[in-house]
Amino acid sequence: MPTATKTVSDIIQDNFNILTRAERQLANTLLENYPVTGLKSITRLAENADVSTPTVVRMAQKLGFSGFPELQNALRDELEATISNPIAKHDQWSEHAPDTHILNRFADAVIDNMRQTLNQLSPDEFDATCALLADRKRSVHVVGGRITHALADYLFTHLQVIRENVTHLPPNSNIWPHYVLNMKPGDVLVIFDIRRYEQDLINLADMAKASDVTIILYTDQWGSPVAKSAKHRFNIRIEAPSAWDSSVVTLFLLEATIAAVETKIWGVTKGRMKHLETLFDKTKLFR
Amino acid sequence: MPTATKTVSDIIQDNFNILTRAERQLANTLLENYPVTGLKSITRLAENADVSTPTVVRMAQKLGFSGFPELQNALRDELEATISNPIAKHDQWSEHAPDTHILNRFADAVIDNMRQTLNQLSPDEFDATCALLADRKRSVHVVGGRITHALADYLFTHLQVIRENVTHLPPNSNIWPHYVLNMKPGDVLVIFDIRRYEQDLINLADMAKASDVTIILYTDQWGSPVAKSAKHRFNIRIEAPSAWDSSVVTLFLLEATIAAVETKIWGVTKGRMKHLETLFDKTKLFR
DNA sequence: AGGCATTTGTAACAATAATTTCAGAAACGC
DNA sequence: GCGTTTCTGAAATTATTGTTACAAATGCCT
Repeated sequence: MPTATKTVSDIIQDNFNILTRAERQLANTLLENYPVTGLKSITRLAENADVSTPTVVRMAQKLGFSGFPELQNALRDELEATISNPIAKHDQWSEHAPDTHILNRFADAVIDNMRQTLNQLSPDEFDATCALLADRKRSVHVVGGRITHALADYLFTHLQVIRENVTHLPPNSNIWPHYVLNMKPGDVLVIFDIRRYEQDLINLADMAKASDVTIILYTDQWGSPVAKSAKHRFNIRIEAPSAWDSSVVTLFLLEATIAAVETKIWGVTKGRMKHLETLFDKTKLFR
Repeated sequence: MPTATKTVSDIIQDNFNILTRAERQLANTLLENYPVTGLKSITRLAENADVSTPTVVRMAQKLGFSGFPELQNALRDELEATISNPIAKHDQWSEHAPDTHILNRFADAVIDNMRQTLNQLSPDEFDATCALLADRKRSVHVVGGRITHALADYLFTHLQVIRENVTHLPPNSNIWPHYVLNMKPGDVLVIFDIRRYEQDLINLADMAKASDVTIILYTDQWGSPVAKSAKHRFNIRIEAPSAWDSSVVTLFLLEATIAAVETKIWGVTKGRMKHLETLFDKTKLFR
């Protein structure tokens, strides 16, 4: 429960808008290991945040303190109040919300999903998948269903920067055959199929398999029928206190995959990202 | 050097019998309001204990520290260990992979992001946001940037089922003004703007604000400039061991929001979902 | 592109903290 | 009670912290 007086953390939150770049950097460092980092000397704090000591002083004053020592005193007072009250321990995700609040319930569910998913996931399969996606001789095609469309889009957006020859199949399944036409043997097709499974995706997988395309499937714990055509399959826990399933763990897996692939072919990716930067710069000029 | 596992409190207790009168007085003051008193300056600590500063130094050295600052560092380290959330310290996520594997490193980062984000997030703001999105008198508009486009899409897909009058602004910012034209005062505009912040989104926010549209902003820990036009702002931690930022926590927040909104207007949503089912059935017939 | 405002760090300075020295006070033994 | 040892704090000294002034850098707006 929030105390009557504002905590330093609250004050930082409230005034975050009026903070400058360096000050925000500092504010984040402060909040990161709250409040321990703020109890060090101004010099150490500035070092930790990678800003200068005057920045610390200026922010303290901006936040309404006379200087850094006064801010630090406030931190100590807070700490004292917190510690003397052992019930307020950190066993909740959002301390400010009751543990029945949807935020806390959802957080519990997501962590549970993550544990279970990772525990039964085979790192070898993960690594094999990354190797496939990093293989530049193979084109990569990505497709999702009604809900998973956004996930497919996310993977596509990133892969597209990392390497060449990546395509995103459009939502409209009528024209998917046109895309299959362009798939070469050895190509990779990433399919997202979470319940309720979509017949169109099954048909697509069949077609692709017939063209000797390697299929990677992201599905839920019950397993989409696409699995029978897939070379690699990830069963992700998706339960959530909601009428819908959670895509958080799926996104997590995607991001980890993206990170692994980019590391594998960093030489290529680095060049592409640099090139992309210059393209952005040019676009700016046009404006 | 004291053992890593022993706390300063332990050390004091172990050595209490070799302490002198003034030192014992000091030790008791230290333990009385542990560890806050010990985190002040040596002068204040001495004052509190009614001893001289040299006594403090001598005791620190007697206890095996090189001086007072070293003792204080030990206190801070302890505090850090005590305070850090036990939920975050999961030894290994995927037992089958080494803890240096990207899966485990990424999981650590994501959980850390989640913990930090939730700790700083105001449940009131969260609830207020949900109330806005659940208010059927207001139309809802959703827009994302280059990377966050997929997130906007995800939110849109779900909101669209939950309630009527939801639109997703297209990626092409040229025609955004056309959409602003359709926004009525009181409408809600959800903006995703993660670094690097996009100028077009700032312009859009300005335009929308001028039309009395309420803006909800999802941004990162550094804060998009859109914040100045936004009514509600969520600063999400996005750091990941990758060349890109992580969207996992953002997605988590979205899903929790979706769950909350759907609960709020379940009467409406339930009917819409049922209707949707029958529509799907009909589509099937067409095939 | 260039002028203006804002932001940021370097460096000098002031303030405070931490340590050391030393002399007086307390405790102890005989 | 007196010498010896141990303890303690005042004061001096040194080290470090915290603040201020200023100039370079950055970003923004014609």
